[in-house]
Amino acid sequence: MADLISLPALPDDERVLLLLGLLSAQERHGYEINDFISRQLGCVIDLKKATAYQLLDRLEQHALIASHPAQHGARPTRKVYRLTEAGHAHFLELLKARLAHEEVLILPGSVSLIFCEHLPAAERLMAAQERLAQLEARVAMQERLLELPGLPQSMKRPKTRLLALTRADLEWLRGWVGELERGEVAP
Amino acid sequence: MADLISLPALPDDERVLLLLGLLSAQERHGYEINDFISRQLGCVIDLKKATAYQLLDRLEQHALIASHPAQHGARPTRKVYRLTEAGHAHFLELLKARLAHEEVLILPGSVSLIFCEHLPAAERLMAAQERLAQLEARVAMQERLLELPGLPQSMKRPKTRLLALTRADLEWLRGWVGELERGEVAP
DNA sequence: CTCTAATTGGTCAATCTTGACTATTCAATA
DNA sequence: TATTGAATAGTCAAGATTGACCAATTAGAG
Repeated sequence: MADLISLPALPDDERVLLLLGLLSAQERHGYEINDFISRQLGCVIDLKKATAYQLLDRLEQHALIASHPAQHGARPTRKVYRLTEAGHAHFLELLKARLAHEEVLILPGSVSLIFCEHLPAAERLMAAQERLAQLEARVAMQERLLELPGLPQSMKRPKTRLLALTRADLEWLRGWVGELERGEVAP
Repeated sequence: MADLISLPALPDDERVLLLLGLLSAQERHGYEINDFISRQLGCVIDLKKATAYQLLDRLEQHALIASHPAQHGARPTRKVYRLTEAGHAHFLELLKARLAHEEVLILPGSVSLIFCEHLPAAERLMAAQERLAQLEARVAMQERLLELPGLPQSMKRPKTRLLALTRADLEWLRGWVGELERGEVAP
């Protein structure tokens, strides 16, 4: 029997997996979730506060999570969420599916590489060198973050992966800037 | 003097750069642009047809591009766009800015890595192996695409970059699957 | 004790995105 | 010579996203 009031389907994506996963370990309220994401997972996923709140509502409508209001001192009431049984099952299914599926990478910053010949050689070289400096700084930062003590293995995995790819990007960029410096690229 | 009718600002992003860049070489109509993007640039940028049409409208409202209607046989009238002078200037500015700026990479597929311990070891290993197979196939595909004759240098650049990062991803994944196979990961 | 800044906890209107749809034309096949 | 399928050329409404905003509380400086 079809639902009389049919909810828009849930997106089958990483953000759902993330919220369910965070709730599978323990109950949390919205603010807590957002705080964790912005502090620990900023480099792993891009999920804005407002999107997260809206998605939590949606997950609750789909009965994958349930909430109860909680008063904490004189603060505004919080909604504390927990995973339902259906939510736990969905979490495991989605996890298996997304672990098995390699997403296509779309690299930001590629379009400028296509058109860079439109810039005068001097400007192009300066821009590329600035980009290189930024990327070197980013790699250094990521290395430092990984060495931070107390990072659990599960969090380390995506960050190690990111570092591997960022290093590869750096290597690629060094090669290209080298070509530019040696003037091997058309005007 | 502020605009009486203020247009929403243009996004300062790669899609604008792409459209301006494509029009900087020659006049094109919307369908042609979308066709080119979906055929040649599917792996470089994610820009849907409807978004592109809407963005072309917007660019025209901002007077960065101009259009004239063109009849072609008995086909529906097309709008043929060309870059204005302002558009050309904006293109060069944006190009310089985006070439100099290294965007943060956000890797899809990382969230499942965080929670993978929630899966039974056998399922986890199978999923990871399937992912590995997909990634190997993708690398092979990208290598083939790069060897296709007639690919101009400018198009080769983003694709070489993508291949470098995809290979790094493959290496990382091989390492992790190796650990899983040797049972080096917690239950 | 007062003032400021940061944190807590969240909502909302305006904008952006996209799957689905329209409608015609051309090419090839049966 | 119907008929089917692909290419041409876009449009639109429904849903997704987010920057900006609100309002209270607590911490810390002076």
